[in-house]
Amino acid sequence: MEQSRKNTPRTQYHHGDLRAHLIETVRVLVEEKGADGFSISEAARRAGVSSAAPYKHFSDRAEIVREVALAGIDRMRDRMDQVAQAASGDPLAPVTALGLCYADFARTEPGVFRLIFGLAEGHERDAEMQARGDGCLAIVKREIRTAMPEDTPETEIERRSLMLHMFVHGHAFLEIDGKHELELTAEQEKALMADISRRILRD
Amino acid sequence: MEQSRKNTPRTQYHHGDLRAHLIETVRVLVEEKGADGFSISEAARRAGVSSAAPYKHFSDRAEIVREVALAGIDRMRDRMDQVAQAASGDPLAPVTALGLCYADFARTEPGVFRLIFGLAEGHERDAEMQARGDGCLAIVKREIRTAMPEDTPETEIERRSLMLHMFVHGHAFLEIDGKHELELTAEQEKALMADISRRILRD
DNA sequence: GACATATGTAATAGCCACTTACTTTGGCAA
DNA sequence: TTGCCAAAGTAAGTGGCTATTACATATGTC
Repeated sequence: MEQSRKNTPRTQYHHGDLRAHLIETVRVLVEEKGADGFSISEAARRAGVSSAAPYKHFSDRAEIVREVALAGIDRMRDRMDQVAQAASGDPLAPVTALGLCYADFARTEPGVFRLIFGLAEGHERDAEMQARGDGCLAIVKREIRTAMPEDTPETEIERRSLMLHMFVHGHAFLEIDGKHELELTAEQEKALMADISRRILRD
Repeated sequence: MEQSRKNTPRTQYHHGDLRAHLIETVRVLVEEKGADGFSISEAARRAGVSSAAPYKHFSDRAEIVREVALAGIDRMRDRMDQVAQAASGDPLAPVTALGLCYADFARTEPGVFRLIFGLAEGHERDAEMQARGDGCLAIVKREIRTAMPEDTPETEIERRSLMLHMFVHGHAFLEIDGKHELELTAEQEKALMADISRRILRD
């Protein structure tokens, strides 16, 4: 069927799959203008529907944005799973790879990254959001457990995971906000991440 | 004189010091509703002036927000200077204190903290903003240099500063965005910060 | 004391989120 | 096949926002 081509005025009264189409359109807009910079009206315009149409599928602006964030978390978790599986060699390799993956996601999708973390306030009370985020953290904890001595207590695993998360999170945000004093090459970034992983995981 | 009491309708045609009053009002609003959640209209209403009045003092919304951010950076630098001076004992103490100070500022003024870092896009091309930010980083570098061996090359000082900044920045954001898995007591936070400072500064 | 300038107001344009009342369409039961 | 209902669209309107314009009023200076 596929009757909803982008930016071409619809010939059919019904769109076909406006809901999914809007989520994708908003994802693009979030990258272009930021989570608070775009308008639902504009998303509707791009999708070729009236400005009231989105409200047949979402209760309000926040709900659309939430869907975009949730989809973003899923993409992030998938990529983290991938790189953790793929990394090999050094026992620290998966941990380093996860850190780089985090920063890489932020660079690739800065708008969605900002959306996932903070900004859209009220996320802290969103159980679904929280649960999907925990899915990502679980991957990190799994790899950190593997990289540390077997008898390491769970609380210590969590403490190290937290440290690592703090670090990569700060790195990612400083990077996309252009607040890094010195620009890092890919090589330097990799070395830095390996260095910090070692510092955080060793005794 | 002081003819501009909050929330009381003015009796005088002229406000007295609307510019400063607006900056303070907006600072409060930024904390209440976030940088993108408040309106200039509302600030004007709270200041007891018409919605057009602010535009006699600021060219647009972004300019007011920028002033609030700049004032925030100044407050932050002052506090960092203070705690760095006050810290004593351990040679790492000032570094740890700076880290805690950073997180503390974020907790005390989360709205302004978010404003300073990212969010309000375009900051990366704002030389004044950049310069004042560098003032803060200079304090960190000064303390890190003091805490490390005398023959440490400048590039290495910068690398360690960057690491520390990444860490505390991530910590601060995860905290105010409620994304920390485990809540830390003040004691635990202090211990964590001391631990990470040691890990980052040692060989 | 006059008047230029700074600082205020009211009214307005254009955009936005969201609602309401109405219209079109697709799918399903008879 | 037809008839009808629910799903999914539209147009028009409300009230709020940013920012501008034309106008009003104070302030300080000569």
